[in-house]
Amino acid sequence: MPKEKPNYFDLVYQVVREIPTGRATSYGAIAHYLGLKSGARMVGYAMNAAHALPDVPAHRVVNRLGMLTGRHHFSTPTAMQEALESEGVKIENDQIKDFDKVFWDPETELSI
DNA sequence: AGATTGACGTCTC
DNA sequence: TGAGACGCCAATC
Repeated sequence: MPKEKPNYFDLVYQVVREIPTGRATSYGAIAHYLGLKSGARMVGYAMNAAHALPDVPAHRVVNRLGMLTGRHHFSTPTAMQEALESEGVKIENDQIKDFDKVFWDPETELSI
């Protein structure tokens, strides 16, 4: 096997996998948790690959506004919303309602 | 090897 | 107040 290199994708997967049911986080929060700060785009990009993994609930990851920007990447445009609502998260206008309540900050919950 | 893109975020006009 | 542009970092073509 080649050398172990920092797979940022895997780092994102681990954080997303720790998101409890009925909760959601933002790309920027994960990026900041990984130390990428402004690398929120990279987190979203990682989610694209995470979409192929069963243990990575990408539907629990939204932008800072709580908007389901990546719903179009799912099997169906409503799959993301359906999944979140199924977990008790209210969605309004493609945006998470009470996002501040369901917001899950890895830096706080995981207590660095 | 270089250029472009990307499920974002923040600043500026 | 709203809209637009720029910046970040890595992966992909």
